[in-house]
Amino acid sequence: MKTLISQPAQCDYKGKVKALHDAMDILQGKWNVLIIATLCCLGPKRFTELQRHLQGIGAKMLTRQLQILEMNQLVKRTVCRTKPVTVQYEITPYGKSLETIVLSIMDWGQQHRKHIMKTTPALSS
Amino acid sequence: MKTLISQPAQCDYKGKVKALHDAMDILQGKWNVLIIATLCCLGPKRFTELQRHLQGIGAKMLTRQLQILEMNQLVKRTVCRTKPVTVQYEITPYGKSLETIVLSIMDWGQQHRKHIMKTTPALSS
DNA sequence: CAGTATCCCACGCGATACTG
DNA sequence: CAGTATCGCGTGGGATACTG
Repeated sequence: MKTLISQPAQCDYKGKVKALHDAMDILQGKWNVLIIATLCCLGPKRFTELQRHLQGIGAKMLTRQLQILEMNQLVKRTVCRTKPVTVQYEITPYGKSLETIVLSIMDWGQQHRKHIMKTTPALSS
Repeated sequence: MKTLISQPAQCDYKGKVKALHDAMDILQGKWNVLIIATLCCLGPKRFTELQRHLQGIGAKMLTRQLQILEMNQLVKRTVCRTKPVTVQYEITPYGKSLETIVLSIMDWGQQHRKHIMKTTPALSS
């Protein structure tokens, strides 16, 4: 049962580079993916809650990244007019389309760590 | 037909963060993913060929990133003792395990560009 | 609580020149 | 051809202080 249509290489390379760049713009950076993963796994969170979960991030960075994600319609920002104001961040349904990718990156990361530790324990990178 | 087992959130968040970090270490940076994608799509390439395909990368960066990928056993480096020496780079079978992810990132990138252009053409990020 | 404003440094990355 | 060495800039991102 080999799949039939499969020239080994030569996919539409040229046109895909831009797409890759578009996606990586969002995935790049020290925090973006982690924020997405956190919101996916832990559900809606408020600003400070998020900051606590993302050990080490400062308010500036968190704000900036959340704005980017919001502009890209991956997360929704909801302001609750309570006593000193509260803000909820949550993955949008559209943002969920990234969950698959984020999860497979995670899985691959685990695999990879095992793989490296078997073959080159020195790295343990 | 709703799937049954699905508490909305709460996957094993804690332990996955490190895995995500491991993976992103390799995916981060301006060129790494592009190099992988290129080698996947275009097959084995020599140093200068690669450099030509990756419009804009300098020798230093290309070298550095290839070393990282080689250390992680994602690409194989083969020196051909020809006249002025020639080097082949190619994805390892293990490296292929990243191809799936890279391809889905590309796909998502295309999707996303369309999505953004429909809803917020101003961005065209 | 949920940010914004400033300051500042490390380092990612590019440009250029050189080598086996 | 396939790199290495050196220099130098821009900016991603941290720390601290302040605000509605």
